[in-house]
Amino acid sequence: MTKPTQITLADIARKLQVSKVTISKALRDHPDISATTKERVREMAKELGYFPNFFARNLSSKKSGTIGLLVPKIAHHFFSTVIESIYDTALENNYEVILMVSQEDAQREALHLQTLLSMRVDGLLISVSKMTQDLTIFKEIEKLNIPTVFFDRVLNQLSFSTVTTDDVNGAYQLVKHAIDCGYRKIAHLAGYSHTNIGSHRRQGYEKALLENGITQKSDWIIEGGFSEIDGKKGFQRLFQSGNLPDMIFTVTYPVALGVIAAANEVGINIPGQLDIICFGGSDYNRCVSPSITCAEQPAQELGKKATLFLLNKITNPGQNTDQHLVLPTKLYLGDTCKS
Amino acid sequence: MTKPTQITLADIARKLQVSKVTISKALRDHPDISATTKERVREMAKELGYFPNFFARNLSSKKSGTIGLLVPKIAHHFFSTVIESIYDTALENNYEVILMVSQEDAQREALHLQTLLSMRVDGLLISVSKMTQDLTIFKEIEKLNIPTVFFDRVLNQLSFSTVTTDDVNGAYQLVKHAIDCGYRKIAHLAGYSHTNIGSHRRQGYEKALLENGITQKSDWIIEGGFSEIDGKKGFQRLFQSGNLPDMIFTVTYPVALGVIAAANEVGINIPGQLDIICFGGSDYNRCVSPSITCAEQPAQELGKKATLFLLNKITNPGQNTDQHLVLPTKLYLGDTCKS
DNA sequence: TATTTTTACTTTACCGGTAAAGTTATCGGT
DNA sequence: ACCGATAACTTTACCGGTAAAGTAAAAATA
Repeated sequence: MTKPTQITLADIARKLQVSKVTISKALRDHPDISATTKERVREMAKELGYFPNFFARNLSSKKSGTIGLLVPKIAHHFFSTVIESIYDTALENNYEVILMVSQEDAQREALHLQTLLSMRVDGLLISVSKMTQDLTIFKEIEKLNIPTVFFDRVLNQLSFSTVTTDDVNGAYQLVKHAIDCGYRKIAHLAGYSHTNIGSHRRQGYEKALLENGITQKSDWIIEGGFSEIDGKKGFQRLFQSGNLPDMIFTVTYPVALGVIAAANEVGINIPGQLDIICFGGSDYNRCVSPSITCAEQPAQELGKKATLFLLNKITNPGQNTDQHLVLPTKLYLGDTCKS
Repeated sequence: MTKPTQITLADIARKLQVSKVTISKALRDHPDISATTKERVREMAKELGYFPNFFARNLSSKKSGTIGLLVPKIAHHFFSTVIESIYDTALENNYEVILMVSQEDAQREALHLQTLLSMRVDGLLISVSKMTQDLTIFKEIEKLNIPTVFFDRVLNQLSFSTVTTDDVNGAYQLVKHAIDCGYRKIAHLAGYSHTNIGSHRRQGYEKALLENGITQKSDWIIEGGFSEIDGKKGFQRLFQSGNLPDMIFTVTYPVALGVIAAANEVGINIPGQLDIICFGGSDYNRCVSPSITCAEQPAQELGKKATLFLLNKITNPGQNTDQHLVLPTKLYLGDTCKS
């Protein structure tokens, strides 16, 4: 019914018979204004229920105090943790976050980036979708010279700062651990090789085998996706080949769960008859059984570092050289892969 | 180095020797402008890399095309799913979402609501923090008459529209299922009783016992929190009492995981020696073993319904009567609680 | 042909703030 | 007693758009 017309500076000014600039200054604690006036203004503002118009303030001050965050997914353990960490870090530094989700859709990604640019965000934190091929919008961002940091899923073709997980080493250490435990017949359910995480994790796997004099068997490297279903399919292929390994290293946690489910179906017990390790965990991994030995991703750290990195870029626009931060994973020892 | 001064309508206007209003209208496909001019404007806009200033547009048009979303957590299976669903639904209806996280902190909640109000969002979607006691800000919102829908965690003391899960019935059906499977000695690890979900889930539990002539044992109702640690503590209390039930109904999924972990520690097998059911699942529940039989929350549906509900309120400000939508849970049958 | 309507703009005003440049009255110093 | 400095405002201009009102020429109507 009653449309909620908001209180403005002018309303307070009228009530107190002073200019609206006086109100503006008083509320921002500007030295021009006397203590008594400030007090009166604050009281009246509270009484009328005034709060500043974010848009107007930003428009006129030409700063947004806002960073744009673009991710491929939200309902995903890793990303939701990173997002939360970014929000916390931004808040600590008095920045607002505007979050957009591409849902792994390149078009939606470009659209959202446009919107973020139109909001004149002070900087961008981006994790690109799996489908991104067209780099037009990213080149535009590069040209506009807006402080930008890519995290986790990055674009190597362009010169931007990045914060990523050390996938190669994480995978290497994990597989090395399996080898140290005595395993030799180690298969790898790899992700898509055209993605960073897919190829890097595989590199780590290959490096560990190579360094320990274990010959790769091409049948034991199976490419696929990153979800549970891919784990099921991968296991089935291995199972049907009649030549099962005694250890499987999966590219993600969901893939590992898929393997376990598929193995259970055909009566193979994990970790009894077939053992497993994976890259990345979940908030529940520590509580379930078997809890999987894995390379835990530094999700919180990654969100925090990426944000601080960006804020630093925003406040010191001088050095616009690209920097690349690579964070180590942490080996989590669970019920699987015990020596 | 070079600060990226953005292209404005005036820049395009100057280039084409027309007024900036013409540009504004042309870009919005206003009938005032001729087809040829529109074409020229569009070309020049593209050439210069123009995109509108969101703030300026909203300030002058007095609409934001934005809804504010406030949640207590992001890194949480249920919330991240709801959030994603809200983003999707909003996008389908051409709305932007501004997300804020209270991190279960009442002060931060109030602060963020202020910010959202200052952004002149067209409506609010709110799930309150566990700690919220002070209702001042919510009363203010009520007074401002801003379209608002509470979801999942609501405030009953105030008159707002709500979208919630049918906790009572979900719990009832789940416990009823356990009774049908032959269980009589059913304990309940309840949440905080001052929260909606805590008290409702308990009500469902009590109703199921009552209707089936099972006497409640106060020792078997243990209040606590909603996380894994609370499950551990709860199990330990039951275990130490020396009077274990044969079925435990936990208020959340993490609590159930806590119980399983604690039970494993003292050598009690689940579901072999002690069985378990819980309210709410996780994205991984279907893949782990034992997968827990539970009342699954309609997270996606809830996000979607809440958003549509709000958008409807925004576009039809007429009927401001409060409505309450209660969504049913879905019984998931896993490895536990088998007849 | 004179008058009205339509087309395709332009001008003006305003959204709600902030920055910068006045404007007084008061005050301390010499 | 005069002068520049300072305190405490006010005025003006502008941020980048949009809405509403105005205008001149071309087209339609009488």
